[in-house]
Amino acid sequence: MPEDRPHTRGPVPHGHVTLADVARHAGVSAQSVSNALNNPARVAPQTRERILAAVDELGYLPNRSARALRNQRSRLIGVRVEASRDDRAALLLDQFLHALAESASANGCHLILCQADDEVEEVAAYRELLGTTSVDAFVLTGAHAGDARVAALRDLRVPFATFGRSWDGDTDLAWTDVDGRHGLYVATSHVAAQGHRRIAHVGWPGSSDTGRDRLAGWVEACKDLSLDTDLHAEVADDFEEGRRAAHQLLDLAEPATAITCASDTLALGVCRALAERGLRAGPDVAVTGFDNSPAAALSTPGLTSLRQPLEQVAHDLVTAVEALVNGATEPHQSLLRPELVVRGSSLRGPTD
Amino acid sequence: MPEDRPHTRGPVPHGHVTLADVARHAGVSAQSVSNALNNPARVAPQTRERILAAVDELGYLPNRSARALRNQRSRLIGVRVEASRDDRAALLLDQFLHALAESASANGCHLILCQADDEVEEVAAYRELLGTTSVDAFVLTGAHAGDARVAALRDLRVPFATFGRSWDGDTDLAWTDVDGRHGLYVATSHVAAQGHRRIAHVGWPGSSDTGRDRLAGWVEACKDLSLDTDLHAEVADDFEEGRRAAHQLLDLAEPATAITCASDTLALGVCRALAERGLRAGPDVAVTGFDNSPAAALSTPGLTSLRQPLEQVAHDLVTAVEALVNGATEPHQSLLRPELVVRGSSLRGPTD
DNA sequence: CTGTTAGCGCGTTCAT
DNA sequence: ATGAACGCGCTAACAG
Repeated sequence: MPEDRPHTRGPVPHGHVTLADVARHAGVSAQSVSNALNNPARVAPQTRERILAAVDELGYLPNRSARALRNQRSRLIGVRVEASRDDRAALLLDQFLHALAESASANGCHLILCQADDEVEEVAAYRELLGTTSVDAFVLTGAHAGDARVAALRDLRVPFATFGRSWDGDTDLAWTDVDGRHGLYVATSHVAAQGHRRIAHVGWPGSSDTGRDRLAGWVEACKDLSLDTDLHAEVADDFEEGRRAAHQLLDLAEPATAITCASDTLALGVCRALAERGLRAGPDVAVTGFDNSPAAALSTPGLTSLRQPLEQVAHDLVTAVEALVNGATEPHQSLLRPELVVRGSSLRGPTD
Repeated sequence: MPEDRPHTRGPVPHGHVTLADVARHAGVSAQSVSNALNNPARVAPQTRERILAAVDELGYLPNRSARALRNQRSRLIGVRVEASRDDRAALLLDQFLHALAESASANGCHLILCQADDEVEEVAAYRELLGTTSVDAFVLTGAHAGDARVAALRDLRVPFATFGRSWDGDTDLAWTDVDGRHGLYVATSHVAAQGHRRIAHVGWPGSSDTGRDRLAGWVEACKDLSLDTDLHAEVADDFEEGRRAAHQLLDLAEPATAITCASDTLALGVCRALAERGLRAGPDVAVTGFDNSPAAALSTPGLTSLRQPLEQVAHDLVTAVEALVNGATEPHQSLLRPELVVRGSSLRGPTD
């Protein structure tokens, strides 16, 4: 019960339980309460007991702002949310954010969002968040070669980790990524096991490292299977582009009978093209995507795709930034394997 | 350039520009700088000029923690992210969060995330965020009748607004919702305009207010068109349930030739059922969904659906909580109309 | 109109 | 082992 001293200067009281309230309740000084919580070794076991009991009884929760002000650490991790596009499958941002929030929470952290429509705005948003000291670290998504955001954050000397490699051979970067090469190797092998020999790949332009990586998995599998590696298209990650590319691959003298794609968006565009030609995805032409987006499970037939282990990605990223915040010098890096989710679009038999 | 006074007590300096730095630079007191920024009327125009110049020159950004500590306001809005389910279309959470972050940003606020897997956990998360005074207000999604979260937040006396009505006739609640009734009226009218007379509705159980609302729109349209209103199913929001319901509606003596659904998830399940019977969505049976999720645009044929105006929803919600934070007593409420996005699944002619 | 004082809640330093 | 002082950066209240 707060005392009834008259309030003169400073903000109006808000009625929350403070360290001082706990101290009064336990009959000790505020510092001892602080120690009992943050530095248990410095306080006698019995005193500690009593203090913790008081903490519990009063339902004390430390004030985040006061702590941040004092410690120069907010325990907040900044993340950007970008606009999703209608012509692309979900960014999986909701799944990723959920996983990230969960991992952060397990580390006593929270996520603070910033919004930006391009990478220049994004850096500005980071700068603002950092300048107001409301953030300890950042998690970036979609890192790429020559990423200006990486350079900017380095410049600002703030800890961060990226979902996606920088592909610079940058050993100083903390990152987690999904092994697209392995994923496409698995997907290609899978459709080959269904008896396909004319297996195509619809991927992203060579300027995309991730695209090149996924392409490499397809090439590797084709070579291991003694298949041609000429059947591939490089297009933007766009439904229409996927559709168009499929039509071309099916117009060939020896048309593709299976098409592996770098994304669900492209794969669903391919499925559209098949339908337009009266072909069935699965029995006639096998199709695989990447991401296992909600659309993959809900389309007809179901789209075979590669599930990204987002929970693990999130865990690794949070671990990585926490380590950096705590002064680690060796950055965490991890490459995780996606998991093939087989649905009707790649099966000869009756669709699921 | 900070002076080289020896540092004794307190945390180590972090090198950020503070109010005091600006004051020194401009040759005024810290208070005047604060006033120049927050209370311009209280400072002489010329002084203000000089101060703002110094702010600009030094790149001063106010420290969020210090401000929050002093003002008892963090300018942070709490939002829960929940796990998405594989058997449902995207929650649109990414689009919603982006829009919300943008609106918040326009109000000088940021979003802080908390994660919870059910509504009990959710309340606990809110309580924690509030107890650590790291939040000014909350935005809830999916409010429903007898919502325990609403009761809990009221109890905590924290401002909040909900996406979704409480359906209690609660005039004290700040909410924004999308008019599902209107949406289904429009969708039903649309398929009727395509010549359909046996129009069904696959919706949620009567226990769902939102489900009842959408159903009512279908009923209303049917009555206005003198159509039967017996063709409807009440099922959980699940792909398989939609599929099953469609089979039943198509097994009738006078089968449905059009099926309007309460969600894209259900509609895509319906499309699956059609494919299983060798029927084409569009030319044979018209199908409409709700949400305009990414899967709707990317499936084949494209799924006609109702787009929720999420940017406006986000704007209204932020406006509503800001008003409450600033002491408004009259809660903002707004009901927005969804927009029909027509694609191949509801058209007789060639699919788009 | 401007400067001084004081304190928001916490944790490190120092003294006991 | 515990307590007192001090300051993180900011702003309301007051005095000049």
